[in-house]
Amino acid sequence: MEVRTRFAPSPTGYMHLGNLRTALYTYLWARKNGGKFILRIEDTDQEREVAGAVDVIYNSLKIAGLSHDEGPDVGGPYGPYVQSERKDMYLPYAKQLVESGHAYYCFCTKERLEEARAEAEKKGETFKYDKHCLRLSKEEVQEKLDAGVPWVIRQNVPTTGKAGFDDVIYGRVEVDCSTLDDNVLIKADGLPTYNFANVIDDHTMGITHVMRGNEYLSSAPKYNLLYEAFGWQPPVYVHLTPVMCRDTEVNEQGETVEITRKMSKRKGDPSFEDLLSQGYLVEAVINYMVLLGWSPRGEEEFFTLSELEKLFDLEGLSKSPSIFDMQKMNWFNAEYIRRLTPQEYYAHAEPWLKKALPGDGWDLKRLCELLQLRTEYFAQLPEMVGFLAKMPEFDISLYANKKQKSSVESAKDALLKIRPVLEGISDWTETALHDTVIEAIASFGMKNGQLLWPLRIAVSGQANTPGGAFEIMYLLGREETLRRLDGSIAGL
RNA sequence: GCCUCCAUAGUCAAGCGGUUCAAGACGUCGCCCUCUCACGGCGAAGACCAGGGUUCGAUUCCCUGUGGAGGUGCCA
Repeated sequence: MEVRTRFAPSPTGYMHLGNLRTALYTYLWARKNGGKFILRIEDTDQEREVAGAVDVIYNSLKIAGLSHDEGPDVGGPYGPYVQSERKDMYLPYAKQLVESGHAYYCFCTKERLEEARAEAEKKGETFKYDKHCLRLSKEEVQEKLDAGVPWVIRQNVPTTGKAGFDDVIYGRVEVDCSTLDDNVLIKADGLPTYNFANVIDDHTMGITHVMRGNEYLSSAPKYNLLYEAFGWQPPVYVHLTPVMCRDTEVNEQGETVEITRKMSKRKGDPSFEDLLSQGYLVEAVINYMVLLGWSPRGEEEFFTLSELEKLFDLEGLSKSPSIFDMQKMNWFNAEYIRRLTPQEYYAHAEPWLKKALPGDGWDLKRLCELLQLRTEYFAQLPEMVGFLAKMPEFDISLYANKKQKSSVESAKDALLKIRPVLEGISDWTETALHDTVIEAIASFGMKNGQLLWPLRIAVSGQANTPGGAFEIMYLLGREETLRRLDGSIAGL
């Protein structure tokens, strides 16, 4: 049987990294099996609609390279692929369940339910709907329907026995039916709840493998009850762990405590789009995300999407939540940046550098060569090169460096000595600078570091720079180098 | 509170009863390279949540506790 998987996000306006990973795994499993990857938009919650949010989903998937075979934008034989456009499909199925006794109309007001919920909470109990409306006779139901009393349809969960399902990752999961609530299947607005829409959509779309977040693990037994009620074959379930992050929180005692929580855009955690706009490479993000919760069980950890399409399996999926580690993300990104060709690097870096370095007198190509090995993500470039545009204020204690045998005094001496040598260089190239200065250092009877360290400080104003004194002086140009040198000497 | 799930170093993780008193990667630390940083090279520290079982033998199986996550919505 052909494998059909689906990614079914709600349009929230951005792509959570956790969602991206779910999409990735879902996509990979379809590709691995030569099956179909379907995109379905779950927008049954009208109150949370976000304009343009669906486009964000299309766009993110496209950028990530996760092409879907069926979906709202590309069509397919099982459309429509947007739940709000399928809204008329659900009610007949719900009615079928009402007929067979697996569901029933409920006319209870929200007020009544809220009261009952509050009361249950007060007693420390889990709220369960009391099947109040199940007692209504067929005629009574019809009467209320005819009278236009607002209604919902609820699942009629057995009060005894067990419900369960099989999960690829977790194995058999079983619960007592007595702990299950009669969930709403069709809401008062006529739209299905997620619980119901999912079952109907997955079945009618021929989905064979349901891969989704762990948050559905405890409601999955109820979904299976629905499959049974319809006499349908349930899909293969694969519940994926959430992507977490570390944070601190102030507890009730007013203490700051470490916590782990789900990644959340609202709390400032980056979305896929955020990472991209900070200059993270798509391939690096994908590579890191795929390993966050899945192990290829080998030593290799660099994979392209097409390699993953062959390699991915369900056995390597982990059972416990994983914490998103920005440091490893950065490392992966830096690795991918290092593997870029100089041309590719330049293309990525140029906009950031242009922003930080006004004017066109800069040898950006050379600068890129210096920067490539030092870049973790492109957004950090402006700060790294800012000193080229404007000489920073600095404390003269920077000249002191024990290892380089440099002190404030020796620095002054060194700078005064090298000043005329530099001024005499007309061919302002790195090679000429290097050869002339190195020769001069030898003639002074100094150590390289003793002169080069203060020289670099004098023209850059900072302890760390991308490149050494020669590279910095070359980039600044003759005039600016001498100007900075004079300024720094004057400051001593 | 109740229900479900999970539990190997700071993090991601390998392991699937016995050449493992436990791989690899990130991070951390040290050394080398070196005019700084970065890259690169070499090396180090660092873990099987606890207590009971089962077994000749348990990180691996079972139970209990503890900790964590998720659910408990006319959200998904």
